[in-house]
Amino acid sequence: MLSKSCIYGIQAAIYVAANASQEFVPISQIASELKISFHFLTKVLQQLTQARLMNSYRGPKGGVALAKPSTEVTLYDLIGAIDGTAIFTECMLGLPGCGIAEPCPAHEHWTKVRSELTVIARRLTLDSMAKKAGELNVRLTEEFRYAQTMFPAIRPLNGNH
Amino acid sequence: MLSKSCIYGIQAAIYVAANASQEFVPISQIASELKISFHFLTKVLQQLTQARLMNSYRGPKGGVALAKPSTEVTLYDLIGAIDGTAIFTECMLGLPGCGIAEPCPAHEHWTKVRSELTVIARRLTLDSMAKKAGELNVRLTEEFRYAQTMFPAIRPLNGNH
DNA sequence: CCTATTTTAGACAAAAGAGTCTGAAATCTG
DNA sequence: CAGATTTCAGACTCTTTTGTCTAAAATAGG
Ligand code: SF4
Ligand code: SF4
Repeated sequence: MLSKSCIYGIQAAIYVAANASQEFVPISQIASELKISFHFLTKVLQQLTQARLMNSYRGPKGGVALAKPSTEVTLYDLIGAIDGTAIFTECMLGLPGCGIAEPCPAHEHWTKVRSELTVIARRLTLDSMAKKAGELNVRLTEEFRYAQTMFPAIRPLNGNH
Repeated sequence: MLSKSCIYGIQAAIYVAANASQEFVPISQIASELKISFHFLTKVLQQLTQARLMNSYRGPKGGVALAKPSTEVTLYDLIGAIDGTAIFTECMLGLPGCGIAEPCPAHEHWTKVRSELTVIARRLTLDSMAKKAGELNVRLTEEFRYAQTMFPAIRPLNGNH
């Protein structure tokens, strides 16, 4: 579905949003906490800064920061900046010029899924994801849980959802 | 979303379903009509026969045929046989062991899309897709339209959908 | 001004996906 | 049986994605 680059970008953006207290968050910090290759993440985040979703600053005390309030950055923006918006417009069978009087056999069903995906991606903001990430037992990566690291945790419970 | 292999496999399966009159359809015929590399399609269809979704027969008059009635083969089966079922079970952020008391920040929204996708894939049969493919101006690939080739067409209209 | 830190830019390597090709095995036709 | 056709199996190449590494530019702080 989403490329590795895109997944890393989303995770990092959530991390940055949750660390709003820090002016600029160094990429090295994000990479090590989220267990992502530093150099690879660097390239991904460059895409986000080039897309004006993030600002970057060099030198000591440098790093990356959101260019807009986290309430104004959506999942759609992030995916669009890294993987492109094809996933929201493209066809199941990947045919060019689709949906315009030349439907493939799965069209009507596929567009239903696709539009729901689009609505959700447009609605989900970094802010709301970061808040979720702050809840107990909600994780950002395989190992990294905000509840236990960022907000040195209270109760190491197993909440089910 | 879907790999090229998977897309080719689905297109070919629809083609075979629509050609139910032919006992075995040679892969060369499918490949040339659908403009897919013959050798590549051969490997994809081998996956479908190994998954028992198709039967194959060698020699002159050989080819591939559906192993079951086209009403009993779903999009889910095809995708599962080629790309695997990960797309129906996996997470947006691709984390292992997900959805079990360890949700990522997008979980509740993502599962909604995912389950709708699953329902649709399970419901969509080769039969219904092949029937759609038989309708005018519904195409299977960029160039191949059933209405104009298989059922040498009546009215070359632009229907919109 | 000097050094340490950090992003930027781009080369490079490894792995996975997509596509090509060859030879062998099975099967039909004559 | 001989020859043509077709799937099967696997090697091989090309491209894209993923990941690693190095050097340069910017900046803070002493
Ligand atoms: S007809 Fe619809 S579902 Fe099919 S390939 Fe085009 S846009 Fe996608
Ligand atoms: S928590 Fe849900 S959406 Fe997030 S990675 Fe896991 S299954 Fe996917």
